[in-house]
Amino acid sequence: MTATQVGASWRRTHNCGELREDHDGAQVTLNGWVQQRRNLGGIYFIDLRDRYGVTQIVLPEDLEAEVKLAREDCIAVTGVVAKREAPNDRMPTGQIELRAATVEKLSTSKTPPFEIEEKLDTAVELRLQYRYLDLRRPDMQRGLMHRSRFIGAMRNAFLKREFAEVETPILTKATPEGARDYLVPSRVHPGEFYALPQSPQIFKQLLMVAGMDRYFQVARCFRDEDLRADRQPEFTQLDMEMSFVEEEDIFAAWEGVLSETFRDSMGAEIPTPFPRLSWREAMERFGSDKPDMRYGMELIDAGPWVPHSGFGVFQSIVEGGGRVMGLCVKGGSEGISRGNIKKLEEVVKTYGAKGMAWWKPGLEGGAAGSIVKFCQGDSGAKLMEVMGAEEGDLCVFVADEEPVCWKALGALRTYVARTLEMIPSVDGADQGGSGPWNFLWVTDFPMFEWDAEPADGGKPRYVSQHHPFTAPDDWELAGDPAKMGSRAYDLVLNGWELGSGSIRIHRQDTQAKVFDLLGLGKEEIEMKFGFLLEALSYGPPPHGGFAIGLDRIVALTLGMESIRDVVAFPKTTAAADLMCHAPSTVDPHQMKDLFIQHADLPRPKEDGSKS
RNA sequence: GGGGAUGUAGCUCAAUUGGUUAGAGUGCCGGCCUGUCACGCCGGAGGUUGCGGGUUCAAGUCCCGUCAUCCUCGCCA
Repeated sequence: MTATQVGASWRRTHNCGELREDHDGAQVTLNGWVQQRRNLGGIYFIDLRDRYGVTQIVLPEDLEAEVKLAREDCIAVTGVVAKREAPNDRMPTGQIELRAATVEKLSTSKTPPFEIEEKLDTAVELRLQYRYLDLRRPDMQRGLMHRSRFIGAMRNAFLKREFAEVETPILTKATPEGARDYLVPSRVHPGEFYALPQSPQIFKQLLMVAGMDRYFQVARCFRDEDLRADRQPEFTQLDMEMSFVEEEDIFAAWEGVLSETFRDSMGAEIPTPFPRLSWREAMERFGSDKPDMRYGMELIDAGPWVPHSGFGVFQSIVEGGGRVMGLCVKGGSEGISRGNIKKLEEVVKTYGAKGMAWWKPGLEGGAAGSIVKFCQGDSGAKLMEVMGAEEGDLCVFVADEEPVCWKALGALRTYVARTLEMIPSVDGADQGGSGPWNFLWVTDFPMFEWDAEPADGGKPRYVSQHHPFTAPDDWELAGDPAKMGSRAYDLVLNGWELGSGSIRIHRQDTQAKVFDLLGLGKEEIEMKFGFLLEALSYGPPPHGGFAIGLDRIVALTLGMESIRDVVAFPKTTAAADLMCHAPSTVDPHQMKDLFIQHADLPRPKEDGSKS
């Protein structure tokens, strides 16, 4: 009998994770992969693995000699369940074993390039090349299972709240601004291109105009930008939009959905409502629009000290409109050596600061630091007061334009917290799911940013901080664009930006004014957004929405640092798929069909690289 | 586009100041072993030191270039 026969007896009666003592004596068949073999001579053990667990199989040596089992062979085993002579309490199925009467090979396996085991120590490159083997590992399967449960729970939570799941096009229209688009040439329309959506933004707004009222979608989004541990060129959002709402309605909806999702998918309780912080306050206190509030060490305005310091460099920066800000690292005098201070300096320089001053306060002559001579006597006492510092602390300072101070010190705060292990460890879905889960709404983002060097080489201009469909605080857009507030908000979890959204512009006149402020010409507006403006002239409802990065929240809830481990088939930092070798060249006739040809290509790869 | 790290056996790593035949663990193959579960014991095979060039009597080691992977700045509305 072969495995391919219809009605063959190889089909499993149980999975590899479910047999227990009360199955003792039962005749069963298991299917799975050979995880491990132990040949004791005369008696032969194998651990049989599937997605549900591992069960020990015992077989007489002569039976093994017939089938010749190798690691990762896919087999069917039939026999009788028996209590073990020597139980293994570390395995859920450890009280029993399956005494094999017959073993059938369903397929054989070559020796795998790495061992299929939970503990992992293999180069990412190899794991990605053999992703189907990597995904056989139990921890990877648990990650994908958690992802499936999490998204399922979230979907249910939205459905329960009257949200309708609607799919939007993948082949769509290029939008200006924002990230680079992935383009798809059209065969039917020579010389024209579709773009893959960076998000379903405009479609979901049009669904509101259509009166769908409450929409959501598990939406794949595409952005042709450089990658990071938390960024893939294609990623998944839980995208939603609601009509007749303001900010608090959106927040409440998400707080409900998220607390339900955490409870249903991982048994975790998260307190609601989430705290809120204005963008300005987040920047001022944490130097980041996605602050990790699981620890303190907030930024401190050292401005009040500067007039007392007699330190010309700081004074002239303040007079020039800049700021002097700092951090006080409690106990940092001991914890951070001179060499480490050099590291801190490198960190702030990475973020555009010209330098970093530091000071270890010491009342009895023990003070040290690059600015110690300006911290004598009253000046030092004043500085300790401003910084809230005591002997044994380390104070660091950045003096620069406000955004530089924020950014550099915000990054430094994270770096120091990591170095000094101030960040609490997270119990993910695997470890009871107790977190801590530190959610935060960041609100009141600026409406516009000044772009001095547009990537397209165009003239300096304002760009939308969020996107051009975000409602301003003032529908009339009166006053200085640089100071205008918007109705955009972000959701932050443990220092990661999880998602963003806004109340949208539902007034055609306001939308037209925003396009105008962004420097778009009449023709350009008509060509790119004519259909949106047209739609806004047919009674659009006030509406707003939000989208959350599912890859990120799934990774975070597993306590992982990289979203690659919760994406089944991820791409490398060079946006390549090492398994199927995408991207790749195509046949010339395919290009001819699409009316495209190569411009000058960079020199082709000459090394022995596999792709 | 910029900065940093890494690249040695199938896998994870070692190899002193540039110096003899590039080692170990694991996996793989063969043999022995009837209660193992990281089974144990004995034996064996396995190397373009990412790729290309250079310096040198001599390069895994030094220099230049290049490729790949990871981290990161810019970028990511």
